[in-house]
This record gives sequence, C-alpha cells and structure tokens, in this order.
Amino acid sequence: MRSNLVEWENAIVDLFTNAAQSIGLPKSFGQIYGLLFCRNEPLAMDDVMSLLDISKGSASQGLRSLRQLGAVSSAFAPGERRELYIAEIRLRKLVSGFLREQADPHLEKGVARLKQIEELLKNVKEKDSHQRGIRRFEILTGWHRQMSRLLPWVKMIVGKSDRLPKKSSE
Amino acid sequence: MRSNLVEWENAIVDLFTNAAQSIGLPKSFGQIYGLLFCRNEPLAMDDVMSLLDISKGSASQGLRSLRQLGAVSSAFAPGERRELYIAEIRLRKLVSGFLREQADPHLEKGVARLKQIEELLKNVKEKDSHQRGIRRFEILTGWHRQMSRLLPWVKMIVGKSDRLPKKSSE
DNA sequence: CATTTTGTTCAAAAAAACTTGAACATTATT
DNA sequence: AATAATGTTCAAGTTTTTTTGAACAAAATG
Repeated sequence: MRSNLVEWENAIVDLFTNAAQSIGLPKSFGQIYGLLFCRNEPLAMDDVMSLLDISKGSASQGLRSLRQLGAVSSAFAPGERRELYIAEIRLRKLVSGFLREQADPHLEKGVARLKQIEELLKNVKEKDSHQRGIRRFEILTGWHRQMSRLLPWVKMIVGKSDRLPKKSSE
Repeated sequence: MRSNLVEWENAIVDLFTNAAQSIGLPKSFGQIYGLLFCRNEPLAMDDVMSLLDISKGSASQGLRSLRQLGAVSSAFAPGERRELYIAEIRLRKLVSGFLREQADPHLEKGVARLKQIEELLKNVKEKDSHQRGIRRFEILTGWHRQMSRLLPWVKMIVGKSDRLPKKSSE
C-alpha cells in the first residue's frame, strides 16, 4: 500500500480492507473505516481521499454507506465548514448496524418469497409434486423462524463487555 | 429461468440463488443446492447440469464446494456407477458448516494480523503514535475475543428445534 | 487393452462488482 | 451576484469473480 500512513496504520487499514471483503462490502469501505478507526481526530472527505489515494466518488459513496451502517458518524469542529467523520468503535453498534442493513432486509425478502412459493403450490395438480412442495415450504418456513430468532441473540451477545478496561490513559 | 423444473421448484432455486449471493457464494452454488433441496431422490452431476442448464465445470466445482461446506452429501444407489448427491436440510449443519469454512478461517487470519500489528508497534518511536496504536490494538483484540465467543453460541442457538414436526406424512 | 463413462482442471470468455473522474448541485464566502 | 469550496451522481473504465468448455485423468466395461 503506497502511502501517507505509518506502518501500523497501514496494517490496520489492510486488516479492515480484508474484513470488509469477507462480509461482502467493497474494499474501499474497509479502507475508509480502517483509516478513521486509527485516528483520534475526525477527518474530512478530502483527508480520506488523499491519505488513502482513492477517488472522490469512492470516498463519497463509502462515507455515505458507512454512515448508513452506523459504522461512521459525523463530527463537528469549530471553524470548519466541511463535514468531519469519526469511526464508531463499539462492536455492538457495528454488528447491529450491519445486521439491520444487511440481514434484516434479506429476512424480509424471504417472507415475500415464501408467500410466493405458497401461492404457486396452490396451483399444483399432481399430488406427488404438491406434497413434496408443501414439505419443502414447511422446512423453509422453519428455517426462517430460526434465523429470525437468532439475530436478536447475536445483537445481545456481542454487546456484553463491549468497552475494554482502559489501560493506557488517553 | 428457462427450465426443466416445475414452477415451485424454480421459485425455490431462485430463493437459494439469492441466498447464496447474499452470503458471498456464487450463484451456481445456490442453484445446485436449491435443486437438490427440492428433490427426494439423489441426483447425479449430469442431472444437475441438464436440469439447471449449467456447465460441467460449474456443476463439478459447485458440488465439490457444497460437499466441503457440509451442505450436500453423497448418496449411493444400487446399480449406479455415478456419484449421487442429496441436500443436507438440517439448518444446524448448514450453519455450522458455513461458519467452519468461512468464519473460522477469518478469525484465525485475524490472530495473525493482530500479532503482526503488535510487532509493528514495537518499532514505533513517536510516543503519541505508539500510544494511539496500542489503544487500537487493544480494541481489536477485544473485538476478536467477542467474535470468537459468539460463534459457538450461534451454532447452539440455531440447533434448538431444528427438525419440524412432520405434518404431511412422506 | 481399447472404449466408454464419469469426473476434474484450468485458460479463456463472460458477467458482476468496484472505482474513477468529470459534470452537476448546493451552500458558503467575498 | 460572482466565485469558491464542498459534496453527489453516474457513465465509462478497471478489476475481480464466475462460468464455460475442451483437454485431460481415472476407473469401469466389453
């Protein structure tokens, strides 16, 4: 990574770049979040662009999506016209934002799809096919229920001891 | 979807096609799993290819990966030389296979990356940067611990009432 | 052992996802 | 009001991922 950042910052940006990709987010989102995560002071979009060598478009879209995910929030500074950004570092918030924006919508689409399948099954004439379809429908319905139950638990569990004891004073 | 399947089967294949993509697996994996999920009898690779209109390569790779994920297993039938496949329908198995193959490796890579960051921090001369880096390292370590704790819970919770009560006899 | 059946591999083609940058919009400054 | 600063959008370009299919390997059959 060609760069403007110190070594350990680069390593962290890399770490988040990978993490982002592994949960299905673009590389640039990871880079941006990683950079903000490293810094104590809020950064402007311009800073993000120049420190990471990414385009205006990526920076703009990345910051917007990260804000929507609750992974980044705006900060204000006196005598500063530009919008400034800081990383959300509470894991609970990150996880719940991610689930809200990514998992929940899928579960909802799931309901719609299940309904559609149920409809289709009503028009099935052959007995065997119908019975087989009903069985599959029931299985999927069960899965859906279980996943719906799971998410709240995840949000809870991850919240437990979120904040670390502060060793180094800051 | 141009096809050889009945309507409701197509709808289910579609559902899994989407599900696969949303968890970062290729479309074709979803199609294959979806097809097997619909059927009572095991299918051969040939059947998968022709029923879904996908290439040999996709079928071969898809079946292999699905087996590795524990989402599909081989079945044998008398007087059949080809290998036959059936879908694993226990959600617990599906989830734990997915976590084992996808999440666990990332957590392990995470440990390595954290170690690397820790190393880099040892060479940091400026006090401020060092302190900031240490703090970030601690946060990441905490996150890692929490995620490691979470996964076993997920595997547990999804297992609870896995099998549905059988309404329609089959 | 030649042939057929079944399955794997992998380079090239196709498709999908991401990034860029220039044009546009909006709001502040002079 | 003109200019400058900041931010958004989106078509086109780039990169990455997925799919295809032909060549190859392995095992069964005649």
